[in-house]
Amino acid sequence: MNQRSSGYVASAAVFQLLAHASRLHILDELRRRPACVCHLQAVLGRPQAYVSQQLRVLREAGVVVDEKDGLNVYYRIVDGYILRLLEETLGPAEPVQCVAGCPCPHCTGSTGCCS
Amino acid sequence: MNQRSSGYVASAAVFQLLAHASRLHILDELRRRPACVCHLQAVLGRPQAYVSQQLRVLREAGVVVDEKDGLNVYYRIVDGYILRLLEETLGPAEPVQCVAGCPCPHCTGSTGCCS
DNA sequence: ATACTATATGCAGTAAAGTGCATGTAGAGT
DNA sequence: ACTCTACATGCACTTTACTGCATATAGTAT
Repeated sequence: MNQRSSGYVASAAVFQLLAHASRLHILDELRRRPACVCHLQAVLGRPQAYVSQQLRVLREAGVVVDEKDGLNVYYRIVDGYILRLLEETLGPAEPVQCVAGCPCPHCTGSTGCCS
Repeated sequence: MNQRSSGYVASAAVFQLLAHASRLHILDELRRRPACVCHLQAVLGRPQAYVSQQLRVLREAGVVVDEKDGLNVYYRIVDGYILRLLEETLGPAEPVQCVAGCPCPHCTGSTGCCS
């Protein structure tokens, strides 16, 4: 075991987080702007519990943090290194857009993300 | 399924390849210079069959290619995108070095990698 | 041909991750 | 206090990946 071995294990753990289509989708959405769970649920078209579980994985890895705002919990990316990997892999983030059928404050227009 | 969904699956597959300490170690070694299996075996300190299996995964994914030279089979990275991810993650490649106990032509000095 | 070296492959057991569902919690409104 | 909404958690099940070992192949040399 040379001095770089632990680095391989750590790096592999980071890649493991990204080696998952749903988590990639979540992170791609979060880099556009912080989003609540119900928004991600609408974007992914997956059950809420499923989305929460993937968010937990990302949260426990320190990649995202959650912030409560009333009933909603907003998640955002706090790891700049992850952002660079996303940019390298998926290209630049797409502009913010509303999601049809999403009940969250951002998408129902009260805070106005739709032009 | 939006038009980006297939991209998430494909990207996740790439990250899956890198989400493995031994494969990262192999790729980190290969970016210094192409290497034969026995060299990687010496570097990793793992059984030959194990190294070959990880190489197969990388080969079938199109990340590395193999070239026969006599009895030896040399592998090298052919995916520039992977190289960029490695650079982003592990930093710049370290200089070429000989491995004690490695029987390959490069390390036994006949082709001279050791100064 | 035989034997040796370098590498590849197949298979089985084990460990880990992914998935779905039921249920728990906590804040907001009435 | 009750209820509703948004979200979290725990658990069982399934699937996938990792690992080790035995064995196969292919080139080289004698």
